[in-house]
Amino acid sequence: MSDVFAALADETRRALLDRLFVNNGQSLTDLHSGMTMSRQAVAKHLHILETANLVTVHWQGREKLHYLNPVPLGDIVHRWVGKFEDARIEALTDFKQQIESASNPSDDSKPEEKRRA
Amino acid sequence: MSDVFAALADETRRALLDRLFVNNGQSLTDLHSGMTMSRQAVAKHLHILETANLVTVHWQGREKLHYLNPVPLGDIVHRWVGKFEDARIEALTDFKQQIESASNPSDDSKPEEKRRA
DNA sequence: TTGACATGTAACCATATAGTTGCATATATA
DNA sequence: TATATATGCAACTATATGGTTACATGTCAA
Repeated sequence: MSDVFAALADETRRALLDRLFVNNGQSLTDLHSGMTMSRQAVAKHLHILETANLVTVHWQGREKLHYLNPVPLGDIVHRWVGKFEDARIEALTDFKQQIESASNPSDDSKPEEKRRA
Repeated sequence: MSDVFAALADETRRALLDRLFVNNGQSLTDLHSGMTMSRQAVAKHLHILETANLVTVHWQGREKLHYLNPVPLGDIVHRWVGKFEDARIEALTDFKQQIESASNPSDDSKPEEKRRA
């Protein structure tokens, strides 16, 4: 679970997933083509995606083909986004009033900056 | 966007969000209570959550209250999970057949391990 | 069999990250 | 006004991370 967020935290890895969205089942060499970094660097990123279970691999002779695995993202949605959706509903009801009535209602700017002004 | 994934990649920050789910609008001292790390470390984590826009702050006197902001997670869902959902649908149709017909259909184990056995 | 191709492994380096401690500043209250 | 409380800022450290290069291994094809 935590591996999934860490895996998605890197721009290169998100780019690799994007390439697999466009063309699923590519080899390391395929995915490396057009990238500026070394092949080994790309391989490391793919291993991280593999460990996070976001990518499934399948050997075909000397080629290792990479496929997207949508399952971990679904898990995240259920574990995290659902909670945030609940929070959003809460936000639309009493949350704002809670804040606004907490102190000066017109004070919506960042107080750190305000206090130094 | 990338900040959001990076922010969620850390266990401590997810724990902080969890605490805000349970009890929204807590101060740094509140959130620090019961944690083993220093108050300053917690403050750094909260700043990261703030930068990623996952947490909104509101000063009340000398206390800085922290509130969840569900918006960035919603953005992620729309940008990423939707794509993964599409991939999932694709997976249920031709994806498996694609893999299974790619080489030996009975070879479903991880080939790295298989080759070393 | 030999050579080219695809990937893996290992050692190394620079920087980012997560934590620490010490001190400064702002606010509430006795 | 003193003093305690709540937070911020800065310097420092250890480790994680993302990248490199060099070389080894496994597979295909002439």
